[in-house]
Amino acid sequence: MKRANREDVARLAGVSTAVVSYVINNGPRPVAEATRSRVIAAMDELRYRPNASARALKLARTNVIGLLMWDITNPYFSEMAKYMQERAHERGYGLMIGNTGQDGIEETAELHNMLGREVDGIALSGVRRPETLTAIARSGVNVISMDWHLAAPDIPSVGIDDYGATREAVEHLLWHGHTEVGLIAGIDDLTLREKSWSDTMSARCTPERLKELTAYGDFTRQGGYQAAIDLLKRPNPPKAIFVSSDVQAFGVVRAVQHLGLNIPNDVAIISLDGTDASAFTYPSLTVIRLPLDEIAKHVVDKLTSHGADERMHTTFPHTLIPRESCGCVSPEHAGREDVRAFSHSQS
Amino acid sequence: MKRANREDVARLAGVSTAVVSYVINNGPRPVAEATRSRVIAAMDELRYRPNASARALKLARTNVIGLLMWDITNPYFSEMAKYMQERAHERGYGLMIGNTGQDGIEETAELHNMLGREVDGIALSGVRRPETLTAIARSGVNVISMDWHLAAPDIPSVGIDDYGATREAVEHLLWHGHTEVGLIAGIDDLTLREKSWSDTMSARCTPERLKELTAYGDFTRQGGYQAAIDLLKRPNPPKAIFVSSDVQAFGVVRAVQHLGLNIPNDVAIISLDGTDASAFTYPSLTVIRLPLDEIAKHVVDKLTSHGADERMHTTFPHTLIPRESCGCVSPEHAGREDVRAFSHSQS
DNA sequence: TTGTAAGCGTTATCAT
DNA sequence: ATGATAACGCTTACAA
Repeated sequence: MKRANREDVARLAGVSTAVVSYVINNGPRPVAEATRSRVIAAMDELRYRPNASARALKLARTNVIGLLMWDITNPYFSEMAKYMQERAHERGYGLMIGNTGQDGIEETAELHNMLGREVDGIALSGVRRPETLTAIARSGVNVISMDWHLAAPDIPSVGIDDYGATREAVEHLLWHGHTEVGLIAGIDDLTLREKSWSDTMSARCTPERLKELTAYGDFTRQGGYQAAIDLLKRPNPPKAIFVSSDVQAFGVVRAVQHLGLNIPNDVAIISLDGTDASAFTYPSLTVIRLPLDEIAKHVVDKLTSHGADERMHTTFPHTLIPRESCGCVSPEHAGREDVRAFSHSQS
Repeated sequence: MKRANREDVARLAGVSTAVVSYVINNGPRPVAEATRSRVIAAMDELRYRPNASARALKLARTNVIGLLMWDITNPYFSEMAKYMQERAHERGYGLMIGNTGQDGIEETAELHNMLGREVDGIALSGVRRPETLTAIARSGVNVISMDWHLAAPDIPSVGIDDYGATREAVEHLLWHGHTEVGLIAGIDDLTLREKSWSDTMSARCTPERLKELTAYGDFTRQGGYQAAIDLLKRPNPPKAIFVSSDVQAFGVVRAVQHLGLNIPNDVAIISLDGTDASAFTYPSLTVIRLPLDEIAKHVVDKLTSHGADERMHTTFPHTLIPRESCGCVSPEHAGREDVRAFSHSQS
């Protein structure tokens, strides 16, 4: 049975195709109530569904947006994707995903893939290759970056105060009495977090020591695991570690335990992201939580509202959530951990 | 600067629009080498990109497929999504995602969302509402189910041998010397796994005891956590548990530890899924691993090849991966766990 | 080997 | 309040 189109509906309802359009779109012209209901009845009877491709062709708009990221398997991204999908749905949009891989090797390919599908906008997270940026610029597509407000001030962006959040995290560990805080960072990104750590620590360490306190891994559990093993097997390892992302921290927790060390007594850990999953390691992770839901909403809104929001960059607030891995909450307090924001001034 | 269309390219290259099409699509008619290069040059110069909407309208095909699932945040789904996206990309397709929520409340809405976007096919995972099935049937869209081969034999499906896998998992725990194995299951799904557990255990338990050994939670870390707390706080709790999904098992591990119990000595755990994340709990999870990558490929291929593959149902093999949570591998063997398939006959 | 032109299902402008 | 119709950019049968 052939699918009905607008003309079939019009014929059955005894109206013109234009009227069918007016009914479907509630405009741009008014339709008499009687006519409207005849049209609706006809649509029902024929199981009519408007053809999105035709509509997209006519309107030069697909009502689909894309999310380009490293790896949907990373809880940070999957939570972001979930919130974005929900918001997109609310606003009548669909969400396409593209994984660029840890090394960003698929970055350009995925970008072109999305551009070729005529998405109305693209959110970029963890995207960095210069080729990608120039490709974006010349494509003229609607874009928002979730990373580099700094590198490309002409491109709209969102983010958090990476520098401040990192300092806060490091200082929280110092507040616990640690004199040195190690760093586990991504291979070649999030340099602002690395810089903030280094600035905060350089008051207490020599530059050589800073190097000894740093290990790199990619943004996977495995990457965090290996970086932690590397770091902790060195001669004089730190007893507290700032991990630049939750996924990595999952690997770090596992590594510390594998080495037979105790968290937080032998090694205290804090990480930055605050995904839902971070509450379910054991011990649970003390984190700086990013408001992923808020960020996702903002990103989708920005991409789907034709430039109504003028701001080029929006910064979202972060929150320290003290849990077990730093020593704030003891593992004995099963299920009683306090998930409210932590404030140093109160202590 | 207006975007170039096929006519602009044709004009610049001094050919007809048809020839431009022939060049782009490598057919259906041959093009002289010289002409082809002129066309290509013109496309470059104008930064021409074919309009996917127009193409979709003409061909009645969007080259986009959809994945409808509960929650992309569940590692099982996010890993599946990743593999599917990769395969789709290889085959020139895009992947749209839709989250239906734990209760499936958004199921119909998301389905219509995808249908309205004219996706060429939809993969359903964790979808079960009867309304959804009838909506699918009448829409005539290309579909593949990743759950219910049984309930709707007229719809193509993939899966694993849930019954056999569960039996294997339970028997593995029994082989470890346990006499009773508890069950943590999803609220109203995966009944085949529940049935298999019940069949396997009923030789050793009374029906009343079977009830005492069962707890339900939704497919989240939190759901597993609460179900485990519930189960383990009962008078005579099991010392071994079969968990019907990895996500739930993450919560179970956390719950057991919170109760101050040791894994695997006080409580042994095995779960079914075998996501990458399952190797990073502490202790690591012994799992029945599903070949997500293979399944994803198959699903995408089936959805993107116009009915070339005749099979209505394909079953994929599963593999028992012995790790720490059952006692096969001791936590001391840091990084030395054997990830090959486990065979009881060898022991 | 290349050109012409019809048609895919919409939307929206111009009539009526 | 409604109808007729020209576009939107592409593919492809048919002509040359």
